[in-house]
Amino acid sequence: MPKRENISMSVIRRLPRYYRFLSELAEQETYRISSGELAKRMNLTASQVRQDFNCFGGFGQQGFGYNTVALKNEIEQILGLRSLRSAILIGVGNLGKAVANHIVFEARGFNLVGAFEKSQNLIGKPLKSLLVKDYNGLEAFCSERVIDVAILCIPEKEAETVSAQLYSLGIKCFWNFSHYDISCKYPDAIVENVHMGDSLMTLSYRIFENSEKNKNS
Amino acid sequence: MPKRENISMSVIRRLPRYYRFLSELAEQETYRISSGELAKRMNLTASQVRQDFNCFGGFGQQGFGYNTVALKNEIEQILGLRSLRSAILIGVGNLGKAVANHIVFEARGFNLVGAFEKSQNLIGKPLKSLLVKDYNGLEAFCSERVIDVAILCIPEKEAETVSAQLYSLGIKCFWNFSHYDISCKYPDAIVENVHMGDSLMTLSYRIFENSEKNKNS
DNA sequence: TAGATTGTTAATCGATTAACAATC
DNA sequence: TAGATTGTTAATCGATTAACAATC
Repeated sequence: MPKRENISMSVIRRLPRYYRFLSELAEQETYRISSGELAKRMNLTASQVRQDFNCFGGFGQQGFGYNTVALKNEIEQILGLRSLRSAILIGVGNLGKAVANHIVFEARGFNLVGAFEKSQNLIGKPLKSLLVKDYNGLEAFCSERVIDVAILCIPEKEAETVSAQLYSLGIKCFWNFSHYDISCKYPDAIVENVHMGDSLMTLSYRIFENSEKNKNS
Repeated sequence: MPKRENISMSVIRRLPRYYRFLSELAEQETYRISSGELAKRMNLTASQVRQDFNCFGGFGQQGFGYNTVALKNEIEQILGLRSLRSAILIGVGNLGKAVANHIVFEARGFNLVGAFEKSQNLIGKPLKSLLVKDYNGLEAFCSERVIDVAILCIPEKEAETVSAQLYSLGIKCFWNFSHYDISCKYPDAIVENVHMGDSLMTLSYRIFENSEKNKNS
């Protein structure tokens, strides 16, 4: 009995982590956990755990706690992992290859149904159960089926034209690994960025900050 | 003349993005920008831009705006990109290889000085300017030099023991691609997570939410 | 019933936005 | 000087934490 509607992004971003912890508990045959115990393990507060879970309806039992399996299933439902969306990969360089091979798409709500590349020496090569296709065939490919998401593993300088083309083909949803800001150009697009370079820079900041602090004390 | 001290994580996470936009402006020989104009391009508010920049001292000029080059340099300094920290890569599978090849470490404040792997068929292979080393040689390697960061590109089941070993070798800073929560175990460690699976699940949520919304309207 | 733990409301804290005086 | 735009303070909004009555 989910409440849904207007669950904040802060909560959503915590859900996959809850999902991981609950899955692990269920695997270890722990079928019951209190908000306090879960909070301790995840470095959160019990209040926050209860607030989060109550965004989508009461799943605990007073005096008892939460059923790990039921809660895990509920989060699975909330995250939309039950239905598989179709995704295509654009760019099969180092990063694209790694993403395709490393991610278990089916466990995250997606099916990888195509991989496209511009450089001739990669076209035709196998990638998982797929063969890498010529980027020029993209339009024909998309006209024959519904594609929900494009995974962008292309260099920044290509990103503008490629995302424009994908958008014109009706793809409004991007898992974006390139350093290009799609949402600035297409405000109605659904964009999830994985900016590894940015992530590494914030790590640099924290190390730097930490060493400055140690110097001063 | 940075103020520093207690810049919030929300601000820090925006800095790399400012850095990117300012670098681009400087490259295009735009040497001046107002908070309003920058905000428009980045999809922020002018207030937020000014608040952010004022965390580390006034760099604008009233009636004029900000000097893009000076500001970019300032952010570079804040993020600690001027001094290079040494990093080692643990795990040279698909993901590890992609990270090593894809990231320009020197531009993000780091030097990649070693890559380690357990599986014999990968040891000895070239990776960028390095040769992949046997994981068993890690301790000897670390005893001869200071390593600031370990990049974890290993399967989740390895993560607990590997991070424990790294921690015992004095490495307290991790760029973590594995689905294992290092900070739960080592609260004093500096951990930056890149959880691609989690990222993909939040994308699933947003598509699901979007399709539900369309259904109801 | 007594003890435990939730669901939920209220209080606090932090981050974003608005407003405007300072000043280039 | 007049216009533009900052730096900064105050107001608002949202997210986290605390408190406690409800209830299993």
